[in-house]
Amino acid sequence: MDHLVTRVTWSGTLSEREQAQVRRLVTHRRLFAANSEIVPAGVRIDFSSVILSGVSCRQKILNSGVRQITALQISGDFCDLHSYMVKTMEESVFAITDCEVGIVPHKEIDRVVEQEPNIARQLWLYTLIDASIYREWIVSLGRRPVLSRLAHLICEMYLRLKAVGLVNGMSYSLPVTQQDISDAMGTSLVHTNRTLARLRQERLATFANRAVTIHNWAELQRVAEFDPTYLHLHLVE
Amino acid sequence: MDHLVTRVTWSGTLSEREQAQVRRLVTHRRLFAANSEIVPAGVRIDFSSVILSGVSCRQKILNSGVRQITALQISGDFCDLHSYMVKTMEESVFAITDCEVGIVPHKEIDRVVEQEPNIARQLWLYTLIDASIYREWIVSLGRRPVLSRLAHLICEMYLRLKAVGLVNGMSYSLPVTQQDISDAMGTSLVHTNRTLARLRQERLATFANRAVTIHNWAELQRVAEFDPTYLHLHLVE
DNA sequence: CGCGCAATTGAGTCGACTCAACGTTGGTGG
DNA sequence: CCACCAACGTTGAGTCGACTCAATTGCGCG
Repeated sequence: MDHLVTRVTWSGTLSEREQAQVRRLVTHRRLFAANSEIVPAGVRIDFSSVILSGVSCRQKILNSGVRQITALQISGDFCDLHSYMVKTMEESVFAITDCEVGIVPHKEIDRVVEQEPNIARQLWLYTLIDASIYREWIVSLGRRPVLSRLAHLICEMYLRLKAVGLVNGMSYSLPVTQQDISDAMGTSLVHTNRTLARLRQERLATFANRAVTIHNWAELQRVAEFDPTYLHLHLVE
Repeated sequence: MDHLVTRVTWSGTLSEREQAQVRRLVTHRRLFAANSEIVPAGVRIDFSSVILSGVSCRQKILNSGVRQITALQISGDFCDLHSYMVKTMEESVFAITDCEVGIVPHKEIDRVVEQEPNIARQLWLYTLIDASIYREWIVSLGRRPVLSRLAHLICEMYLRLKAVGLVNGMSYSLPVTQQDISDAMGTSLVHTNRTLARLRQERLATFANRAVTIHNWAELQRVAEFDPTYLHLHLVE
């Protein structure tokens, strides 16, 4: 739960009272099994969801059956804060692992936004940082070679997980399959596998047993052309 | 100028008074020549920019020299509304054609956001729709075949331009080069050229003389798997 | 122990890329 | 008014990367 507060206050500060208000947004919790849909596409909803534990993604499946993941979500992340204003989701939110999810009714957000301008700004900022990550993914998908693209994802997830306290030294748990990574990076499974092998051989990073270990952080960032500014984490390094 | 109001009220309504407030956000105007930088990357700024005429883009240039366009901007579009909260831009805003740009000081936005909750919501919504477009681009870049990707862009620009009244029947001016299109779609110039030729041969759409003509709207949308929901245009068709 | 899912590896194909040349067009200055 | 230039668009040829198909290995769990 406190991951949510940490996440919402990533780049800014909230008073104790305001933090309590953020916690109060979550009125109850639900459990979702791996490979289940947390939020279906195309239906009107009146609440947003927050990942309290586990990994989920936003995804779209095309007619040909291929899948594109547009966002990976970890503890503290809103799955669909934008549904607060937009109401219908065009993409579905999908539980990659078992997930504990916090339910945030839109009327709670309404209340907080009206009463707490600071939190309102912070929530707006939250969605802007989300957008910033999307733009960086567009750059990755469009122009980064696949090795660099994977390196970039590994760098990004390292900092995002670190920000909520979920890394151990230079390792972190990333309980997704290589197929999931492929669907995020727009590559084939086989190619992802071979490129992960290259990252390992070049002693940059290893993805094994659903966990990432970074061997050479400086070089990994260089290969990825990773500039963490876009995450707007004021607290890390 | 009224394109801005039209654009901000895309999916919602504002009273006459509120519309006037939106107009008042623009304190003055500047002209930018084609191929000049409207907003440089990496500097702190205290104003946002709005395209009043012309076409601009948000772009990032990697060390290898390749360019990725993350957004195409037309009349009425904010170039960098998010800089209001985030202050530094990681990408630059670039004038593709000569552009007339409206300057919106952040303190003006502050004032309006404090006094006009309706407009504040509308501006937040604006950034959320932007994000929605980013997600759709991620899907395009990641998983749509290039023919479908181009078709999707043509569909999107058609509706966006139509929303601000800049289409003539099934044609619209799109004063960009094939290189610009390539840098938006993550493809090579040669491949873009050949794929545009295929779109023409298959009588779906023609891009020539900096203008697009759609020959078969239904089929074009089918090829693109285009679902306009993500644009959240409540007014079109 | 064996089933099933995930990861890995090999082989062959095709798409997308680069390099390079040529055509076209619009603007500019003699 | 025309010749030239530069930028953009088009086309051909050859290469390489990324894909698919398919088979095998590794591993966690019932």
